[in-house]
Amino acid sequence: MATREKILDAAETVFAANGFDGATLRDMAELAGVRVSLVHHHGESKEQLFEQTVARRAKALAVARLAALEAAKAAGEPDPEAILAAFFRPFLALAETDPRWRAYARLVAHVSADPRWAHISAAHFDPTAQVFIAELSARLPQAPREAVARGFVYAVSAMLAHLTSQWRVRALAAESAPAGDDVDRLLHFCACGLCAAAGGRG
Amino acid sequence: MATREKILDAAETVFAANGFDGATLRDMAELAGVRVSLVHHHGESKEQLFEQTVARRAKALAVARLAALEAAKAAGEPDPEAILAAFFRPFLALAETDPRWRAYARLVAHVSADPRWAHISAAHFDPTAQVFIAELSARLPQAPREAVARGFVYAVSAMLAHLTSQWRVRALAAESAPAGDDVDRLLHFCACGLCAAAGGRG
DNA sequence: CCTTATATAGAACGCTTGTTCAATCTAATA
DNA sequence: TATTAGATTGAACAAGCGTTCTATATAAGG
Repeated sequence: MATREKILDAAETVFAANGFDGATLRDMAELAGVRVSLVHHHGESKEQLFEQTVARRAKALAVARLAALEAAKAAGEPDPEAILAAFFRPFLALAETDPRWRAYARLVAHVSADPRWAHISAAHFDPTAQVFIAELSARLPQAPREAVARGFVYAVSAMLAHLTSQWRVRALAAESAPAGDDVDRLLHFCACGLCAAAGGRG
Repeated sequence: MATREKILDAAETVFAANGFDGATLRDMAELAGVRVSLVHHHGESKEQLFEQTVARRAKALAVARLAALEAAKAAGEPDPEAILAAFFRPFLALAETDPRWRAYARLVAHVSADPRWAHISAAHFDPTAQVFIAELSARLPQAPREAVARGFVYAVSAMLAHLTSQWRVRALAAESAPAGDDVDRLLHFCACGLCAAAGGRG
């Protein structure tokens, strides 16, 4: 049933580029090379198609993240930066090599930005996030869990900005990017920020 | 001409809640207590109405931010956290007291997230952002300007998450927020993150 | 082979959308 | 007061939308 995958690929691209309301089933149909009614047939409804598109890669992403966390723990007590790296790097690596994962990143940004999709976040992303927040909380025992959760949300928003707002950086920097240590910079930003927000420093 | 303000207020609310594509002129008309054609009459087109709504508060925001920066500089060499505070606090203070500014914050988040509105960012937000990036660069002389701009974009995305993603924090924290030092936490997060991303620490 | 379920096509439906247009009301100006 | 420009109404338009329905093609199971 390769058609279903083709339709989900097209839906992913169109949803990512235009958001839920801006996307049309007709654009997806054209991109997938099928008729509109077939998109609807495989998706049940536009809203369910949206959730299916998010769900498709969510499981693989969660598995990769938790595996990276286990690997970090196997190598000794991970510091907050190592924990965040386990959360960020699998996603960033996929997005770097596969344009479909780049589109998926924009899709995730839409889900994360809109309270209307809170149930999708809750179903597909929050369980993994809880694991990482708990792990971070264990390394930051002086911080209330709510502060860690808040810092984690900031960090995720920075990661999504990293994946989707290169245009803004380019508009503000006026020079072209020099090298590939961007991910390290992002990680330092979030890890140091998280530690500062969670406790110590005043 | 109070009608125009009423229409812009309604447009602000509806655009903020639903995004550009999800918003309808009819919702705005109903909220403003006028007919649809009048909304169109004052806005010229949906897209121009969107830009007008963003533009309306942009000037006041820029003035308040630059004034705060001047005040910080008058009190002595401001560190990066003081510079970021001058950028964040005027907006956060307005959003805390005025629900229309809260709606405007969600509107700004939409503009910042979508490359389609790059020209609006460029016209209404980037000039002020450039001033602050230059000021930060002066205090972080070892960092390439592109790294500072990148960190600044991360910081802004965290600030917008602070303003628009309380629902996500609540879903992840499982406890209610304790006190009002949230803004301090956000500032520590961004300032420390910026310094870490820009230079020092490895 | 026949039956049945699913995949696909094609056309149409009802609805909402942004936009237009002519008509009326309001208010300022000369 | 007469004129004129703008504000407001009300109705309509054409286009695009998600969805539905019927009919045909395809493939799987008994």
